Amino acid sequence: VSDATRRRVLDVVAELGYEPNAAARALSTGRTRTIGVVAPFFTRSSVIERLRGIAPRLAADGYQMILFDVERPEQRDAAFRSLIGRVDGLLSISLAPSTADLDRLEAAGVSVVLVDHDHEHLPVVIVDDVEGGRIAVRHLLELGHRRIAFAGDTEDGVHGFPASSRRRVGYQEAIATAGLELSKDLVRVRPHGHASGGAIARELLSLREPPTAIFAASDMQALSLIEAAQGLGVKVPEELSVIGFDDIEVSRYAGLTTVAQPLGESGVRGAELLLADLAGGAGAEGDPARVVRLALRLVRRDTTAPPGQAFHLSRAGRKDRGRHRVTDDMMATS
Amino acid sequence: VSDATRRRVLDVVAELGYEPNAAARALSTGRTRTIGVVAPFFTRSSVIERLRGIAPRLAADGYQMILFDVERPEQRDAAFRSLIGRVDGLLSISLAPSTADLDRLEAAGVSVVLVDHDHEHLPVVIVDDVEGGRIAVRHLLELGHRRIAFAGDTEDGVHGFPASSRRRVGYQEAIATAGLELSKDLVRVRPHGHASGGAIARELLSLREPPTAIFAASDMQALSLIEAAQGLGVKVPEELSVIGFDDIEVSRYAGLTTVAQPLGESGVRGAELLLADLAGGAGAEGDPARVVRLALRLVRRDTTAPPGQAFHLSRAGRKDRGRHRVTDDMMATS
DNA sequence: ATGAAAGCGCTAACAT
DNA sequence: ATGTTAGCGCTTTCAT
Repeated sequence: VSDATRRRVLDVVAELGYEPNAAARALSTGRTRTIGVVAPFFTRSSVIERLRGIAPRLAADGYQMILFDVERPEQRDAAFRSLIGRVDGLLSISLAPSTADLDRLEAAGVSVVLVDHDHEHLPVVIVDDVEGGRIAVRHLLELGHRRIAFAGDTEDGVHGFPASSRRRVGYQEAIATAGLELSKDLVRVRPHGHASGGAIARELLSLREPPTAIFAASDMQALSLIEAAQGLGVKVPEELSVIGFDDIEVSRYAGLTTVAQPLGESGVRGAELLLADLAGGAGAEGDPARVVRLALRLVRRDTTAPPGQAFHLSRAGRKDRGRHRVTDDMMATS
Repeated sequence: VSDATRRRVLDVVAELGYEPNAAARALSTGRTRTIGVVAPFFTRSSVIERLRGIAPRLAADGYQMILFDVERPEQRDAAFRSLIGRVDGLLSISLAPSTADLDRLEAAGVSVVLVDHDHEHLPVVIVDDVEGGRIAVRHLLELGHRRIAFAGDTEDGVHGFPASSRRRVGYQEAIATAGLELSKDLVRVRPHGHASGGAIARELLSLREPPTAIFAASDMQALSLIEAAQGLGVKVPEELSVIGFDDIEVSRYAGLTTVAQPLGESGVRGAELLLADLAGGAGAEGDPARVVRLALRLVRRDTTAPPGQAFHLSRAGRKDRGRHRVTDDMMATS
């Protein structure tokens, strides 16, 4: 066709706002220009911060993002299944598909990259959680603590996160290396959820010999631990030190000492691994360039300090003395 | 087929993990069991909290969620266009499609519900932002403030949010009602972004007659305002009161006084409006049952107080005296 | 009750 | 260079 006609046609197309039907195009080409992201509890801050890295990176290459929230085990499988025909690639956060699911995905030509989960055959973005656990405990040891507790998630595949267990291993190693006793009493795990921090705080603080410091496997857990401790009248960090893991955004406001991992960067790198794979020229399976290991670092803030005097929960007048007190004086609007 | 055979077939299907191709099914049936959610800067806390309401509600009815992040104007249009053939319904947050896009969506049979945006013909979930602005200012007036500033977003359709402007209107109304002068100097708007709070704080605090209180159109802006003010050595709330809007999660930790809106609920209600529409029996256009108006309430915390003595930026020794100080003592891990 | 075939809207490989 | 057609994998309608 002539150039003028072409222009006119294109103009009309633009004017009418014609857009090819995505389903038909997907069926015909086998490509969707869409990436699936599956994550357990994707509205957790740590996941959101990874997403902040993923979304713009994907958008930059013209990919849409479809989110699969996994809150129960059956959703996990449903997510991995329903992906086929909907996405070109999968970014799985803190979760790995089963080998059966992986076979199916591979057969369907869906590239898979894992973030926050190691794997023998897949490209991954990880941190050394065990080392992270050691870093946290070493910090507490250096401050002079000797009774150090661990608070984490149970592992049931979805509600528990394997990262929590790895961090516990680091905790145990550091405690053992320091020549301290590994007390069962001081290791507490609970299913993921908002109330878990409070329950663990109450348990630990009512021990005959309560800990002087707690390493929580996540910042959210650390924060709820602190809130509960202060509700019980235990001052942080004067009477109890708490260190978290992740360095999510609120931790800055809360002044939480923590082991920081680069969440946003994990998302960017994960997205890039996937895009490279999609572009074709990706490295072979097991290519060392396809395992990205990100660095951890200690961020000292205001919730850890040298151990002070022992406290007793029974002592009187212990209400609301912490600096993290939350005043929710609410007033209804008329 | 016999019952036994049927069972055997179903077993094999389950074993092989066969799952119909989503694209083919979508093309054939015209339904995708997927809802599109478009939001500007979806990793903002306020959006995330809405998503926390949306995702589980959608999942409960077996719908997947596909997220379209809009950070630039052209992404906005691309999002509304690329939806067709990918989703059965659209939940648009803080953003409304143009009438042209709406026509196209309607022609394609895509139901649309707006959250945080009013509309003449569509089901919407909204709050009364103007009243919210009045609530904030009345609180400051009751504390005794007379020089009250407003800090908000500029409106450019994407980087500015219309909600900010509506809150400004409430601010102006309340100021006028109180018989106070509406000073241009005290109204500051900036494009959405992390640095905006700091810039506005510097501007306002360097005025010959600085405000004794600031109403920020969002909590994020309020928090960055506070951080900047304290960086300048101005104590909050002793020398400067700050009130925000939204009541996002960090606000609790930061002790921020704010006008709270039920973000999670807005998501749930939006999802329900959409599901009802999809289920067919939805009310007619303009049905009052399809505009959900959620209540606002004042949450008093620790960033507002009666006006204290005036401050001067030039005074000496003003560094780091606020309680919101952030200590980012970082130490690299070896 | 079972099987065959048309068609969803597009793309890509054809033949003209 | 242009036009025609087969086929993507499923659902649904229509014969058998």
